[in-house]
Amino acid sequence: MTQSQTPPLKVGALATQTGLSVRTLHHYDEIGLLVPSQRTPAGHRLYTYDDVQRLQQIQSLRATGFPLDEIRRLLHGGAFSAQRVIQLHLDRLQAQLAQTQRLTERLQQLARHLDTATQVPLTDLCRIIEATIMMEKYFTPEQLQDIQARGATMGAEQVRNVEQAWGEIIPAVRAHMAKGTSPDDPDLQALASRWRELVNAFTGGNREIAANVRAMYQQEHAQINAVQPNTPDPAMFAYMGEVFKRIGGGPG
Amino acid sequence: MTQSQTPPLKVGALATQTGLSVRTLHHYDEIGLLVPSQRTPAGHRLYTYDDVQRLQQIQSLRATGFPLDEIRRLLHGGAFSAQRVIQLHLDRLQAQLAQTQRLTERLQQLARHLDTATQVPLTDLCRIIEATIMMEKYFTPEQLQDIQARGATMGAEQVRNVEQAWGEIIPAVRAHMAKGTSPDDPDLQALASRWRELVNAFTGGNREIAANVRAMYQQEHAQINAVQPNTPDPAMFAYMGEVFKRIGGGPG
DNA sequence: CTTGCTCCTCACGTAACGTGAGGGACTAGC
DNA sequence: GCTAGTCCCTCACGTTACGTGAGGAGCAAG
Repeated sequence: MTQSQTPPLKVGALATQTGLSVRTLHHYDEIGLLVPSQRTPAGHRLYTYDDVQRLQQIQSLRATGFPLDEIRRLLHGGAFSAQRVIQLHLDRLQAQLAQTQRLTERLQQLARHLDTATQVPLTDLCRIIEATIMMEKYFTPEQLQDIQARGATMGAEQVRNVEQAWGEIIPAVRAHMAKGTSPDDPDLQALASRWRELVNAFTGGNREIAANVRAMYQQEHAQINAVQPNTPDPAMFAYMGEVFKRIGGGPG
Repeated sequence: MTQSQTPPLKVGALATQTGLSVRTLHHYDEIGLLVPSQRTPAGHRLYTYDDVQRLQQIQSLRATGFPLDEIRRLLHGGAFSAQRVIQLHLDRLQAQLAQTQRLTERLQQLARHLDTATQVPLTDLCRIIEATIMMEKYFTPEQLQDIQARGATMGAEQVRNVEQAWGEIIPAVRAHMAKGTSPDDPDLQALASRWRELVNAFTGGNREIAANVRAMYQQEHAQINAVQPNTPDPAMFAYMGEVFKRIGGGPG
């Protein structure tokens, strides 16, 4: 009776009505998702009213990203435990969402570094990406945003000043280490003060961030040193630790 | 000289070192992304130091989701305009992010409706999905959140009360329409008052939401009526519009 | 010389179709 | 009755980034 009211549709008609492509309907037929219940003697597909209804259900489920074979099982298996299937799919989507967000943040970080520079060689781009990934391992997303915000307010020239200051302090400390200077030495303690100021400029006084920075530099020293030579190594951290004990307040 | 320092690696060694699979390295070779610059007489792949470096760049770019053939072009073409490529990729990622977020929200909406119900037939699930998609067309994400929040605070029984109230009002209005009752009729105006209260319960007094609800019901009446019969049609909206003019304040 | 590990080259499978290739079916106009 | 145009059919390959064997050779140790 339902079928006599609306005559069966051919693929083209159903395609234009639903906005799908003919190929898509063929595909659904091939995989057994929507097999038209009739054919003309010449083999043309005929979709009855029930078929169209089934297709609408398929489109609904597909609109939430369900894979086709899962849709087929859903439509086949009746009303089993939909909750579990939905929860599984939701988990998949959440994972994909997190992944895409990670990629987006990495790429935005990259784009920020490109804003000013005119023509950056590819190797530098890769270094920035590696640095970004390494940071993800040692800082929480909130901490990364925190660091990012401070870097943005500082401006490019101030960043250069900081880098230059490190470029003076590290060799000076290394020289003291080589000489075996005592942690009580005033010159060394003055260097420690400047060190602490620079750390604070980066961490904004956040102790956790400072601790994570130290952890990163100590564990990934080889990696960091490969791209940015003249950085503190674990031995220097230990040495400076003694100096900070003398002047109080810790390294950050 | 670089190659004499570190002897070339075979696939297995490079795979374990980089965490990739042997098959992946084979694949990179097949598509010309990373062709080892040497082979043993027996045909075994030998990756030189330069090859390893290239692979590290590949891994960096892949960590931001670049497709392999784009990476190949990047590594091949030197330092062209990386900005444009990065921007394009960023656009792709943003689009994908938006898509996944849409799907997630649809599915969460679905999951909310399943929390209480024990065993929902599939057709009902599809109806909820279709309703969700229709709502996306008429309300902004903020408005949807607004509506969702009100629905959550109301609770299930209150929702049932509202539905029952509509179930009384609509037929009553329809009866008046059939009789040709004047918009000045007090009974009709009392119905209009209850109508407005129910609308406010849904919209929270938000005029924009109320207007969008009317637009949705008028334009999608056929769809809505197919799943939820006994809903206001455009004629009833016009009729009630006259009544609301008499009592003042509009329908929402 | 065999065992066991690594390496090689095919080559098919994945998800959801797009895009022809080559050939019937059906309608309208001549 | 013939033909042009539009619809339909069935292969069948291409897409992405590999996974997973199948079948066979290289190579060090016992």
